[in-house]
Amino acid sequence: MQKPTLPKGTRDFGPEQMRKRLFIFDTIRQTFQRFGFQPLETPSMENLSTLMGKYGDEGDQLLFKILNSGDFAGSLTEADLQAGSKKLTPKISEKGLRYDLTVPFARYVVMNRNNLPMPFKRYQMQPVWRADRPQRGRYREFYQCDADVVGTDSLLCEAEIILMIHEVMRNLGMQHFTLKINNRKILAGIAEAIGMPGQEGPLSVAIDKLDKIGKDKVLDELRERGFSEEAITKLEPLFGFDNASTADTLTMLASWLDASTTAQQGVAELQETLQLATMAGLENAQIDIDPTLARGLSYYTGAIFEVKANGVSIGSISGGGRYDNLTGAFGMPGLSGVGISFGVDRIYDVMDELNLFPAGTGQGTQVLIVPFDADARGVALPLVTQLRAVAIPAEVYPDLAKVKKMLDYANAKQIPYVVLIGSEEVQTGQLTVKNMVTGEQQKIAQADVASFVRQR
RNA sequence: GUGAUUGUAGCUCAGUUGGUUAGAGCGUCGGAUUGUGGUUCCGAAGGUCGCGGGUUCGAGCCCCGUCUUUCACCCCA
Repeated sequence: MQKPTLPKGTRDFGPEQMRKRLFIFDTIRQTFQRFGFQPLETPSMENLSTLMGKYGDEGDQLLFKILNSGDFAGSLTEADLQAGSKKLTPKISEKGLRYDLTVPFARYVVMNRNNLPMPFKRYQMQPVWRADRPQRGRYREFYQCDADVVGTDSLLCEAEIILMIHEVMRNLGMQHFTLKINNRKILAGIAEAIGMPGQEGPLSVAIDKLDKIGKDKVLDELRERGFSEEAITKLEPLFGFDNASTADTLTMLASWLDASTTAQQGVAELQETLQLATMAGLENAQIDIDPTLARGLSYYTGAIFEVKANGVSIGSISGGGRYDNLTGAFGMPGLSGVGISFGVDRIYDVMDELNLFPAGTGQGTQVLIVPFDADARGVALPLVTQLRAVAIPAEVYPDLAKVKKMLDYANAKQIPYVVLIGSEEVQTGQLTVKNMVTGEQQKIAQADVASFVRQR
């Protein structure tokens, strides 16, 4: 018999991992709901026509495609096979697994445009798939938690995203993070300012790597991408933002890029966004205005966000931004939206590495009831029902096994309390409650077990 | 997609220049204890050495392919 294996880049999540993951999901969901976002789920698979072309060429390549059902090769000709995989794909596959949650959301909005209250705020927590090569913090199947608003271009939405990120991080117990913010309009303005208007794409790709490969290599890459020495010289101010405060950064950007109306607009947007966030009561902001922050997804047009955990070498744990025309691709132009996406799997990796999960995260069974014989069940079963009725997770050991075995079971499941019920307990009505951490045990009347366990 | 890297018991790892029957610790299961665990002692189970092919009298060890792991690039949560 062959040993079973998992597909590359996928994982099982055992009970212990799931408890921690649910802690993350619950924390994020609470915040999303508190900010007025409504839940949405969409299918795992979408038509390829919905997905293709939304994430750039690279993204198209990373889409998992689903082979057509039935005789998918039936009508293929020799010429089709010769034409290469790119031409062949649409003939044998018309569906794919979703790559993110934003594009399916845009599709949903367009299909339901007449029934949605605008602005429409939705959150969505589902897996996405990318045919990437797995690495640390990078999986082929992973969960995203998205919150998006469409139907308004108010910067209040950006401000609320900043508030939500701070709230989520703090509720998770991740105190040490950095929220990097930039604006695509500033990137466009930089391209203008150095005499390469419209070239913010290649520019972004290079300068985004600044903190990773350093200034010199960024400049080398720009030269390779056809940027002149003159342009590179004009870019010099970009490298002077390192330790500037938020306010100083904005001032410096405004004066450096004063010739570009686009850039001025970007700076003004950031300014107003921060102002609104402050007005809403944001304290101890962990914001870093970073003009080198780019982000790959091609549909962003305004603010862009990225969250990194400090002191861990895992990529960004959250990212997002404003997109002005995502629904345009589905025949509904002019609908602006802005959103944020939390990467649960990376958040998990960071919290696990830094030991940030609170002790007893998602504690399972609280009380194990151990009847020694069939008579004892007459006491055990009413008791377990009684505990469950007051929301104390409890279970009865199902077999009449040796006590040692049943206590081992409690240890294995880290159950803090065991109620032992033998003939003596049945007769007196005083049950033996054992604290599995301290080893202490005492007699307690059945009616008082719940409140005893509750106290701690 | 490009270039490296890894794989031996459930887990972490030994395994000599290629040489009989592949080992240890931890864990699991049973017992010492017919109403008391996390300590101790005794015992047992568990491996076609990732998979397929090749070289050799002989392969866990050498060669090729493949899958998997990890890492860099690309890109990204």
